[in-house]
Amino acid sequence: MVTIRDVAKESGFSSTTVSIVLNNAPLARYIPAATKKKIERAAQKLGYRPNQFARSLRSKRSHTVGVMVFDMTDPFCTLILRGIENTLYQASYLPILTDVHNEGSRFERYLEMLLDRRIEALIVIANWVFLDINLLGDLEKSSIPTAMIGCELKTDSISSIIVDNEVGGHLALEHLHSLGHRKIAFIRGPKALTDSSPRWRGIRNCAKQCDLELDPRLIADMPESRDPLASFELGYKLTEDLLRQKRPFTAVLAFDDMSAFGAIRALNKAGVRVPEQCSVIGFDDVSTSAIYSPSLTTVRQPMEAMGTSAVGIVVDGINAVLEKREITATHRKVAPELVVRESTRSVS
Amino acid sequence: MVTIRDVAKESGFSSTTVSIVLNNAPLARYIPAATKKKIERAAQKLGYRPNQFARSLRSKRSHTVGVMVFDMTDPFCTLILRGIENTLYQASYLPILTDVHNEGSRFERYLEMLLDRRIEALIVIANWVFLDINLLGDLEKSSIPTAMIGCELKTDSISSIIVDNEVGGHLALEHLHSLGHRKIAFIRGPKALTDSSPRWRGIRNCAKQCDLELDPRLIADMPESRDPLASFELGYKLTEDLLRQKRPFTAVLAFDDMSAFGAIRALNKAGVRVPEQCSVIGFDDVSTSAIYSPSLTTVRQPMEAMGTSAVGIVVDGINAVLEKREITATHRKVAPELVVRESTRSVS
DNA sequence: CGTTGGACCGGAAACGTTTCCGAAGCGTGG
DNA sequence: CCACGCTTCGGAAACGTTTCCGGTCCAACG
Repeated sequence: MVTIRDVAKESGFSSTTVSIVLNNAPLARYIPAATKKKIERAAQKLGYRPNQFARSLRSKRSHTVGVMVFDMTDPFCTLILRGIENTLYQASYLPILTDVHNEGSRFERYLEMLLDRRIEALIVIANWVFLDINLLGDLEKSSIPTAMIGCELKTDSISSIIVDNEVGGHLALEHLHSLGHRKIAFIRGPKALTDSSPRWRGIRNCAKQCDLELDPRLIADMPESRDPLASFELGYKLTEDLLRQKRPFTAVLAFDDMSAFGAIRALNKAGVRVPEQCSVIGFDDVSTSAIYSPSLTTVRQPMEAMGTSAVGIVVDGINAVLEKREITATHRKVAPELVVRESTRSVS
Repeated sequence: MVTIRDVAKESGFSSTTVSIVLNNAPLARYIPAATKKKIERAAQKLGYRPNQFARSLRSKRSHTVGVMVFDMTDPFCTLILRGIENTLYQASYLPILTDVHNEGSRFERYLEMLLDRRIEALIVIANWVFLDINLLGDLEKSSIPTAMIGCELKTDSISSIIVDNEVGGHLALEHLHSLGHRKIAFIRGPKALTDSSPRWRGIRNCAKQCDLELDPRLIADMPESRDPLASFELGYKLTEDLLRQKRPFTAVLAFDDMSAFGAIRALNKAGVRVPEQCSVIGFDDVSTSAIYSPSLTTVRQPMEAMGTSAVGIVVDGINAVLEKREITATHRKVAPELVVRESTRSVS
């Protein structure tokens, strides 16, 4: 292993100077170009690679950020992860990925491990999580820049990035209404999910605006459930229930894409063709939506952008603590976007 | 920040003893229980957490393994990642996740970054990659335990885990044949993919065994393409082409699930009902397959197990280098499994 | 000509561990 | 009673950086 002292010896300068030159430290202003050249050549020749352990020990920096996911298998995650990874790459940070599997104990253990590694920031993808109050406490006292994606937060110590669920709900219903649908069935999200209520509020707003009456018998509620696959099952089951009622409807507005897929499956099974006889709209725009048969009309969450945004926030945070400025949480609410595909059609 | 010396002072022993006790080093045999108790209590009281930087610098260990993915958005990845993460967690390693985006330059840069971090092992998920020969060279000279998932390898410096594509292909055709299908269309994978040819070999073997003649006019070839979404598009397009030929077929055996979805979409669009009029079988069993409409019959790759297996191999490798034993690559070929769902049906 | 300040560089401390080496104490067998 | 081996512990040297603090030159300025 070749150390900085080897480079010093080879180049004829001290390790101090070598360090300054190779890191382009402020003092490098005073180093003449000739010296720099020599040192760089020596480093090059010996194939010198600084030891990150020593560097970190001395500088107290890890150039690493923790990424904590509540459930990797949720398709909601992957695009966010891509956004995070890509932006971190540009900023020369490396992500440590941890999957909490929706277990509190695992959360605690991972959080400790990450803090022990002196991660410089933390990004939490809190999709589909029924967050526990004391977990948040653990997070708050960690005192490193933290951003949470997909979960509304009131704290001013943790930043958050969420989609604007209210306008999303509005968008979805508005689309169905504009296609002429009046008898619409709804699959509402679980109460415990922070997304559910604003999304529903948007729907109600839009209904009022359109003078549309919502039939309470056509509103189904998803019970709490732990994983995204369950969401599919629930969409299926609830749609079956709705069909059994024999109350006619020409469209289903599902809580998310997964439940929308479940709904489509149930409709197909019952001999109802989508979209010819019944339209279906989802929420999220997970990657499956584009390739489904029929492809799914949905309200897209700009997931990659949300990941990028989260990294932006925490990197700012890192710089803030480096410059000893006060770090202040920011709460961003990004705009959703209607993506019209095959699963919705104007009512015949 | 509380250091080991603080604990030493508090407990009344030297930092040497504290270190030995807290790490349960071999020498801890000689430390009486009373001493241990005192030290542990002191550490507890002060809330001592060892500085990983210093620890790593001294012990030359990072307890970190690099995970390199060629394309995160490929649904093939997520379950593998889950398996990797979970097994690493149990072994108390933390993964650094990098996504190469199928770019050579990114591969090189990330590899350097990972090696600089002194990762103790590397796992590469090489789905859908057209591997470059010189990239492999870089990997080989890295001299840390390395496992590659999803890409057959001959080297004996890099381990590999792949599914047995040949028996997989066999399984798929056998299933269709047993359902009575005789006129079968095939979508073959791109030549450059290492999976393609063994999978096809399995199909041919099965055909011979069943005395089934393969109609060359019903065999479509996927051109090279870079991303998994393209696979869907190609499945769609090639199936359209097949249909245009007006040569009747009652089943499609697709290269993978993505192209199978494309095929289903094309069939639906052409008014052909799946599975009533035409069966479709895929390969992989990505998470979408179970929720598709109709749900997809496919040949499953045990992805989570493959991730687990990869971790097992490299962790053994790590232990081997720790004990200065020779590390020797192992090449594992895991058995695929036929998953029968709705998209295939016996020919009427 | 003395002083000042900027350019250029090096010595050595510090970061917090782990571990090598050796010392002291004590029982025990010869 | 001596030597030896086991238990129990501490001093101090690493590990490889970064950076504080200072030194030496030399030009310029009053």
